[in-house]
Amino acid sequence: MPHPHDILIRKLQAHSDLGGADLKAIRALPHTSRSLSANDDIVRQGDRPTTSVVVLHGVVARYHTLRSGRRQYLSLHITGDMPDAQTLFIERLDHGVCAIDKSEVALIPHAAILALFQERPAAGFAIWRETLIDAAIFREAITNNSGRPLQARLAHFFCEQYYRARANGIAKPGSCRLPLSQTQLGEVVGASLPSVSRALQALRRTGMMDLRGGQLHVHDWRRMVELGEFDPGYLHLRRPSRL
Amino acid sequence: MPHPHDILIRKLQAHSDLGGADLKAIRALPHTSRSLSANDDIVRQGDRPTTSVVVLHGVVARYHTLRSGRRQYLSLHITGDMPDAQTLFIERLDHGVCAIDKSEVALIPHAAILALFQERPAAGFAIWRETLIDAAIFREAITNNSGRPLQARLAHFFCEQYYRARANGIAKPGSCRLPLSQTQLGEVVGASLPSVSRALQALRRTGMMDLRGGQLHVHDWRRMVELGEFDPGYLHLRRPSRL
DNA sequence: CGGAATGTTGATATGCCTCAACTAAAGTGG
DNA sequence: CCACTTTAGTTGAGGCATATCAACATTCCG
Repeated sequence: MPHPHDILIRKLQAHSDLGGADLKAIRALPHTSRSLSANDDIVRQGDRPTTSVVVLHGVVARYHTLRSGRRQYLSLHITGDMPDAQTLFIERLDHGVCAIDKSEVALIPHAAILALFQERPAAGFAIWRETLIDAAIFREAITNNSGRPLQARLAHFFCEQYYRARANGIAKPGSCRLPLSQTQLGEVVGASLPSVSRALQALRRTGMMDLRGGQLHVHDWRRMVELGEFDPGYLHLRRPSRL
Repeated sequence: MPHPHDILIRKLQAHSDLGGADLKAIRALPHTSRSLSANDDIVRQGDRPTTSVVVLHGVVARYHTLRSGRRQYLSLHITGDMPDAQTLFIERLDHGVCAIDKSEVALIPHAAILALFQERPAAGFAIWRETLIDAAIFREAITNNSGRPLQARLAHFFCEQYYRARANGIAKPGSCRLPLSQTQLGEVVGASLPSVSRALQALRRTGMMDLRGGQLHVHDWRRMVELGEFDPGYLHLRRPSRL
């Protein structure tokens, strides 16, 4: 497994330009790591975290809990992502962060990131940009969940996950890991379990994709993109993948 | 009308602590202002803006355009807001920004904000925090539009608008400006115009609120909060309003 | 091998959409 | 200032997508 800082650096370099001194400063960041089982909470709504998380392995998610008890997943995070860079300047967390899968994360103290910031502004800007891309992904989720029928919504979501997995360098050709149950899928796109089940079957029948054993298989990228109206511009990567 | 920088300062102080030197540096930011008619675009999807916007007067919104031509509004912005602080580190805009109403905005060059940042990091952090709160509002919109029935969705949206108007000091007692047509409301919460019309009538009938002439009247805040499951924590204000 | 979690399927209900007609309000030009 | 036009909002009928409830099948896992 690569060193935690290299995972983060790779991710930041996907959208930002970093000089040698920046890389060095990032490599010097202190951290601890933590292993998680599926469904473990990393931080809970209302917590006041003093560290930020970098995902080293596995899948991690942010979520809200509705009064009814239903969960709404807000975003998924894979190797390289910083699911709560946001907490750097937000005292009290307005959402929870949990492991979807068996995962491993690095925890970097806020103080160290702030110090990095003073010392190497460019490195700080890269992390800021990371949070802004995060926000762009949220915007896209608003549109996706509010404006498209269920099949298209799922298609868009799958496109995004596959594209991001490729960008982070952890996709196999034509497939990537996506260990979500159909219940959880429903809590991502805002639909009930039976509806997800049926929509997934319809998607499978078209032959453009499949999801089984926690693995997403994309058989016909073009048609998925077409159906989901997926345009990766909002991910703001410097060298967009060809697919 | 107050000076543009004071409007921004007031807004930043709602969530951040700024020293005298920070305030002075913010006051020294160069800017131009621009008047807009309802529906004018400030920046369009795909643009590469070199300035950031501060709303001085009126209402401004961000939006996506779907393939069908339908618009999805992502957020509303009122006096004091920076609807595209995001663009500071994002080259190509993934959404448009338009005036909902007759509005006036100040444009601050990115370069000046970056310079502020080097000179007075605390002021830069305040703007960063502003973008993070923005992201928290997006998260809430995902949950609202994906997880609640239409009436509750509208109630939540109204609560947020009223609460933010109060926080920015531009609400009258029990009411604030909200110059959205029902079509636009539908494009905010992801619903059709007739459905919005009926849901609004139902809300009016309960007596808890009213919306006419571009003015939102909140008659029963408690019940609105209850119906919309509104909890202002996600707005991350230092001294939450009492309502 | 047995039990729990996950996924499938069917029946029924319903919230919201679409289409369409109509009404009301708000600008606009003579 | 009124007639005209345009835009915004209301209402109704009918249909469809998705929710809910419930039974059953399957897979996973200890």
